[in-house]
Amino acid sequence: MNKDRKKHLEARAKVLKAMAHPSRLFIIEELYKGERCVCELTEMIGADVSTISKHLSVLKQAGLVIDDKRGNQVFYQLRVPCILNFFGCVESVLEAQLQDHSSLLKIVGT
Amino acid sequence: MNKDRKKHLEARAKVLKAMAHPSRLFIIEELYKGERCVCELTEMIGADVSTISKHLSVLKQAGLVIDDKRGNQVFYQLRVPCILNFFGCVESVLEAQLQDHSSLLKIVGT
DNA sequence: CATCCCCTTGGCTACATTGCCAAATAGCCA
DNA sequence: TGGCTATTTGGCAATGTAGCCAAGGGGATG
Repeated sequence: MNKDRKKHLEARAKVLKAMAHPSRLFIIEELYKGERCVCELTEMIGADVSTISKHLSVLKQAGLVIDDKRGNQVFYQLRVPCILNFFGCVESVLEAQLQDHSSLLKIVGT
Repeated sequence: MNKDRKKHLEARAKVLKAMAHPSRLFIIEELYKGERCVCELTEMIGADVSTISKHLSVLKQAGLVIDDKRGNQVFYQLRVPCILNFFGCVESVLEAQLQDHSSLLKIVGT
């Protein structure tokens, strides 16, 4: 494996890693609907503000969101419009898992 | 956030997490071209066989690949055809990052 | 200026992940 | 059967991540 390919793989892995957390996925979905301030997201998720803030910083560092300070609030928005199609594929993985599960159940006989 | 949505987010995060590693991304790309046995992937990546085997087991558990034992070799293949489009979006995130970087350079003046 | 509010950062603990080596398993072939 | 190859599993050390509390910074408002 050459050096460039390795770097490229690492860059992509970093983006995926940033998305690979329930709260961060929630944030992405929520921001797809429109911009939200930290306090709104905190309210919806129900964790400590500092926790949410750190999640947002992960998303920002990965280039998935941008922030906009207005007054003493900070509003975040999705920077990449395609993220949601993106999930279509993840869904199909989940559906495939379900199919396997049901065929397993058939074999088992329940 | 209700219970069902939470479960759903966790399930998706799990799939993304499984993909979020350079070697595992490499494997996914390679399997997109066709099935490969563990020894081939090991050779290409250049890590210990046991490490590759564990990566494959992560991908399998996430429902991304299936394995097929033939003789004393185990061949893996991608189970979900859409994975590669999936990357189109990740690419656009990376490109957006580059743009920011170059506009930053403009401001700095180099 | 003092105070409140929103948000971020530092620090800590608990827990998860990675990658290697060594050992176990399973199929082939002589 | 015994040895050989391909793969998986257990175990360990190093490193990374998540979430909370406490403290800090910066803007608004009285």
